[in-house]
Amino acid sequence: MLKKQYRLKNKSAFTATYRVKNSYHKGGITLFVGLLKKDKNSLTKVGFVVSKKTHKRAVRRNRLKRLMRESCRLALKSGELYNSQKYMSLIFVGGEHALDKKFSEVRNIIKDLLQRLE
RNA sequence: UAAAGCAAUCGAAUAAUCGCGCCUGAAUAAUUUUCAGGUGAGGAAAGUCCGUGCAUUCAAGGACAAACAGCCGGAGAAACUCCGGACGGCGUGAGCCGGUGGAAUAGUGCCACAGAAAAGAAGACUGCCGACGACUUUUAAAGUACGGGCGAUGGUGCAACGGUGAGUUAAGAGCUUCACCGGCGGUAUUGAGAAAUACCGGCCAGGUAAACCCCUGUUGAAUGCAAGGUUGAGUUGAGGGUUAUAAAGGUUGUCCGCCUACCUCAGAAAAAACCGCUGGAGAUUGAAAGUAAUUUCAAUACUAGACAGAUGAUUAUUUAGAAACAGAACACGGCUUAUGAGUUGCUUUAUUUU
RNA sequence: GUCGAAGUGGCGGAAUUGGUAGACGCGCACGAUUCAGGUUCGUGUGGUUAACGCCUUGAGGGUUCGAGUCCCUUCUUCGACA
Repeated sequence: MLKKQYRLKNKSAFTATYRVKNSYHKGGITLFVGLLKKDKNSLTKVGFVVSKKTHKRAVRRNRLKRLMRESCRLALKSGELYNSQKYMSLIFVGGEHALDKKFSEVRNIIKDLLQRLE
């Protein structure tokens, strides 16, 4: 789990990120990217979403969110962020196909998505 | 030994590394950051099917209406709740299941098709009879397109106005004729009561109330913690703004006037903060009362409280090589549904041995 | 989290107080018309079976002689509240 300062919080911040319409997709996970940073010192905030339409049971949705958070944390720790720090906000949206994946698969997908950013 | 029934219990464990929410303490200007310590999801947290507390608004007297409940007794804050019993049904049995008031204390509706007739004791089908009256033939009697008597017979249907057998009769029929059975009412006894048992009676009364309805009982109504309360940055409007006692600046050099800062009041109010927010109709253990549900008393411990929303990842070992159903969002009592591998106790049936 | 509505052939959508489920339209198949296609007209069309029959209104029970309809439990879908 990421600490509070790295998390994307408000509803308006989420809608603002979606409105940019800059997205990447792989293996059931979609990555939405926000605008470029104006102040270089501010932190890049990350949000995780698995909607109720994806699956009905809360346990399986929480599981996917936790796997995505953990893999994101490890990426932050090891410095494999590539160009993601240029942007103000990132949102990972979990889909139906990602529900049954193991941790190593999810980690590879997220690593790949972060590499694609320019 | 096998197969069942009922009840209870458990709801993975240990170690290492990395990591998160909340609380406490220390450092710090600080609500930030760092360090240390503590603590962190269920038996159903679920479905939202019932019932409460709590909060706000309206009402507060009486009656009706409406909704809900519906064998009896008890428990409980209450409940489509629980316990014990009655009756009915299922099972060889241990046991299990039941929305179980009223259809002779009122009334209405419906019962398709078929059928004579579907609820008013009725006779238009198919039939039976010819005792009585009438008529015909004949005079011992026989017969019937008559007046009538009958409701047994046939077929229909979920259901045909008690059932089976005998007697009686012209033919027949519960026909206050008989035997047995079912149902109804009354009386007596037993029981706290539901009800049970016995006797007597009249002589039979269709089904449906999860159709309207009747009876008895209960309930103020509505909205749900996104309830609701407190503080309120910025903004808007009104008044004051050298004419009260402090008071700045702009518009042209001065004055008036106007505007702003500033002061007072009012409304509305965030992507803000705090309260509500977890110690309770509670849990465990023991004792007493009770068949039990439960109640009373005593002791013990109390350890989620988030707000894009905390329990995860990797490795190793073990049970069973890879553990089911499943995630708190104000709280509690039930019900219902989902659920892996086991463990324990009591009971029943069958088989074998002694 | 709270509240509300719906579920019927391949699709839309009927079925009045409980009484023969699938009207009607679209689609699909076959045939006719045409040199050919379209249009138009006719017939058929839930599943299973050789046929009779049996099963079927999201699923499972109940009440009833008889449930799409009445009652209970449950599943799925949709909507409202910010």
